Amino acid sequence: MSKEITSMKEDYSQWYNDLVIKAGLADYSAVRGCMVIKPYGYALWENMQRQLDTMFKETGHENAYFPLFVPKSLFEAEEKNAEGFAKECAIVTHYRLKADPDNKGKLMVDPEAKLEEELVVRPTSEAIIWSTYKGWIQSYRDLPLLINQWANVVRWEMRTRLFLRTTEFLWQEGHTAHATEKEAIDETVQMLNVYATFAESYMALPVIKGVKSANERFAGALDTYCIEALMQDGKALQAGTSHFLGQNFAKAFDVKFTDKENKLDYVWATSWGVSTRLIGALVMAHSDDQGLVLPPKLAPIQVVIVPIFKGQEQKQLIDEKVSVLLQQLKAAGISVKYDDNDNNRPGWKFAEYEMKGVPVRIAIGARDLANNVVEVARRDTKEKMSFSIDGLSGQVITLLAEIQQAIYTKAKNFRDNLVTEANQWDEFVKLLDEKAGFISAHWDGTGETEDKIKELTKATIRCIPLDNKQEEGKCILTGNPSTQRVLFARAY
RNA sequence: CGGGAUGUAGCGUAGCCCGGUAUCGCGCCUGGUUUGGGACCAGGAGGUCGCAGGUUCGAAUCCUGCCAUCCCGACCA
Repeated sequence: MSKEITSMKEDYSQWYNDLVIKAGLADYSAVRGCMVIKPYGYALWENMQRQLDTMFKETGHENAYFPLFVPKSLFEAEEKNAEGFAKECAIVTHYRLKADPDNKGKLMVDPEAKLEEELVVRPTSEAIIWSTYKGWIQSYRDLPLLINQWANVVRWEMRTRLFLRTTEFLWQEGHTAHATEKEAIDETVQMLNVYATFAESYMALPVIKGVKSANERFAGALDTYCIEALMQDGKALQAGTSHFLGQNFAKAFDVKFTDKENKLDYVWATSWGVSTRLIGALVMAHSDDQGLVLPPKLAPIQVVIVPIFKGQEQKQLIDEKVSVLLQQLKAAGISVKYDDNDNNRPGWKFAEYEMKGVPVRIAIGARDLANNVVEVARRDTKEKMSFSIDGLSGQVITLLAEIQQAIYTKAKNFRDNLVTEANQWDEFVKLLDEKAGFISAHWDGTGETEDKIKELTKATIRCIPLDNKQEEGKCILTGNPSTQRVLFARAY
């Protein structure tokens, strides 16, 4: 019929693509690797933005905006960062087109309009921001400098996937400068906690907080903290990162400050970001074969009301009752839509809003009016209930909170069941193939071993959990001594 | 960048082997009947068959080249 999606079981990847398209989150575009975020998907992003932005401001950050372009000489200043991103940069080399004399009606790059210095389209903004900070920071009184930017960035990936990895994506990037190392580390951890709280309390997405191994560290960072989530196919997804940059960028861009004792020192830095990839995480963590399942706290539409009527007289009676309910629900802060569109019948609407993941559906017909009730269906469990019309908004608020909690609990149980310890190499490989999820295993701490494991199994170290207990053990691959377990997984 | 696949109406497709101006379903428009899980009837609109060449009286179909997208891999948030 109108809309069907490939089942998760049949082809997880196709299920995901179908879902994103058919739920109206995004579309493929005329540009390879770039997507159009459609209104429903963008509304979801706006809800995420709004909450994150609030949390950033509550922790003392301010928003600013820096240029899209980074002069190549600035870009290359911090060597490791430049090297890490070099192979995925888009570069502006010219600033003008002209009519092509050999090809009527076509344009060509004007060779006369070559730039003196190439401009890199930012894959991340450390370079342009730190070159600016140099002028903003002189004294300890200028610190800490706590700035966030909402922006688009471009990373020329070989292979892209809707929301999870697109050539251009939307994100926020926080860039802070501090007087001391400790303060910068505290900031890094604080923002990691902000991300974790956001993921768990708003996205209903359980995450593991940890630190990246050297191999997986952000280019130019001394430490990369991350939150790692698990998708329903058992693959891990990095949902956010917070980097302790040490004095690398301060040194590269010569950002010094005078402290209270009139001593000159380089400042300490952090950067942290989450992107539209979170939408992909949200989709893959909770949804099912009928469509999206959205957490009420982020759903663009929290409640949809569908009228069921025979004839215009009934419709009018329903309209009157619904207009009162709409007022009450809106007054209670609920995002509600009344779909009395006559093009589609109730069954079609039910399926459509299930596809879109609207948490609560209310159906109201003549039968309900007579009994002073409405039929309430929750998206996550598909359970149907009858609620009294009196005090409906209060009941709906309670239900939305229940759904939010239920989605989280379900995802958490799923995740917890997929964190498995492995002590033997055979067991490790078998778990990866047959069970997937996170495998907790000893590792000897070397990049070589990590590379070897990746080569053999495609699994990488997702993180070293922050609350990790220390225990004696032997590396899963080499048998060398180890002091703690780390989490391995195949990842997006 | 390697491997695989696909490109025909807004979407999904048939036709291609064996050349004769495009099939069906959904959607869309008009009118009517409907509405408690993806409605029905009647009428209607909508196409550079991915692009460019070539073969031919004639190309969606055969040949050559190109382009784009998706999937798998390597790379990566």
